[in-house]
Amino acid sequence: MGVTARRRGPGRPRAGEASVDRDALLESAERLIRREGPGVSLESISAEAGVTKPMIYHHVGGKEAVIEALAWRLNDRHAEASKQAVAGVKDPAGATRAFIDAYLERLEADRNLYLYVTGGAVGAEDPHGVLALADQSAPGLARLLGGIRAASRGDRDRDASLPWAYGIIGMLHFVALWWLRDADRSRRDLADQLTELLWAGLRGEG
Amino acid sequence: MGVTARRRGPGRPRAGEASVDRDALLESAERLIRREGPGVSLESISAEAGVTKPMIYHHVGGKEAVIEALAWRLNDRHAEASKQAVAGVKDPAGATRAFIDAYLERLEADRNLYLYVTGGAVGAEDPHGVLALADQSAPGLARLLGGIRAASRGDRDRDASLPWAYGIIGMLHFVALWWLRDADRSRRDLADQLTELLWAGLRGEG
DNA sequence: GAGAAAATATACCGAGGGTAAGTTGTTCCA
DNA sequence: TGGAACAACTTACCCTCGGTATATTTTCTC
Repeated sequence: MGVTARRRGPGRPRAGEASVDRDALLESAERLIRREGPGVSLESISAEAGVTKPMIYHHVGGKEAVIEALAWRLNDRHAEASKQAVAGVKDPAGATRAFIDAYLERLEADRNLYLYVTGGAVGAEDPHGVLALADQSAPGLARLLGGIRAASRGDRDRDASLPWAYGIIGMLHFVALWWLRDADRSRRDLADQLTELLWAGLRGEG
Repeated sequence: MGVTARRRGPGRPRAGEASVDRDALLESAERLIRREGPGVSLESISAEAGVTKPMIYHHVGGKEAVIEALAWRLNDRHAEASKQAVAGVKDPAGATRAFIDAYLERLEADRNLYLYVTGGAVGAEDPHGVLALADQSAPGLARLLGGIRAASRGDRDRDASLPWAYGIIGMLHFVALWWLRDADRSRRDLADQLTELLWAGLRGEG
């Protein structure tokens, strides 16, 4: 430091070298949220980046925009982790298990960030916050489910895959929140139990 | 009116006849939320009851307490509706379908209240708001699931029923939020699709 | 150089949750 | 019967936070 982070204060920068940009702000946001928890304010986020609040509005947008942007980043990593976890697992039941376990694992690692993204911006007419992450990961998951369904059911009523995707995400989300709070069992056990429900359904191993 | 709601302003009431009590406040809260949406403030809630904000703190507690209290009321009605819907349905698959459909039906009826209860009080360290309803309905659902599991699996690893309960609630919750927002299919269809997922699981009709 | 443009800071607003202190009428006890 | 204690309620306030209008400083362009 001292080399990269010079130039504080106003003034037009020299040919395309601003002191902060969108990415730097999001990076700071993420760092601060990880460190301080999901309750951080926009003001503190901007301070973490060494600038003031209006910069967030300038470079990113309102709080909702921050949440959405962080959700994208989180979702990217999350999707990548899922892909790697599932890759190489041949049987679909095992893949389901791997997918769930990867979800829980990422969740532990990204706890605060996850809570920030899924918790923020509510109370308003539409619950944008809670669905921010879901909206981003649901289409991909739905495509995956479409494949499974097509394989096992011969391609009929494919339009169930979107509600299924939201349902699965919601299921994982709630269980995860509950687990993070009460934490009364190992991740292994929880993943096993969820796999059982999700793979075999309430009917059981029939 | 004019008979019941007299006595505005300070002054000790005559032998146990306060102008508002906890129930009256919660009733007002519910009425206002239904009418105005989930974005109402505590101040407006107290105004709806004809008193001022500190009364809410006196009789109920903070915002979280209001949410929790409303969640209880909502959950009671919800549980009752579920019970009636499932009663008389013999086959467990049909019961699952009836349960899901009842959930969606109540949700449409209690839309604003539901959003208030599940949306409020976030950002804090622990996501109390989102889980308020879930925490109340999960134990009951878990007991029910314990029965199903015991029947179909011979009573082993019963402690999966609690995560299953949270999972199912989360699944219904997310699908419901998505459905309320995008509403692109009938409740019938959605209930069918969710039943398929929940009853048969990803494995399918095997 | 003069003026436009870009990046930033200062200072403010309004809403909302939460609380401290004061006011008004009732009850209870000497 | 005259307080003191008390209960219900209001007024007035604080703090935080998201959001924005305006001023300021520097560089770029002509």
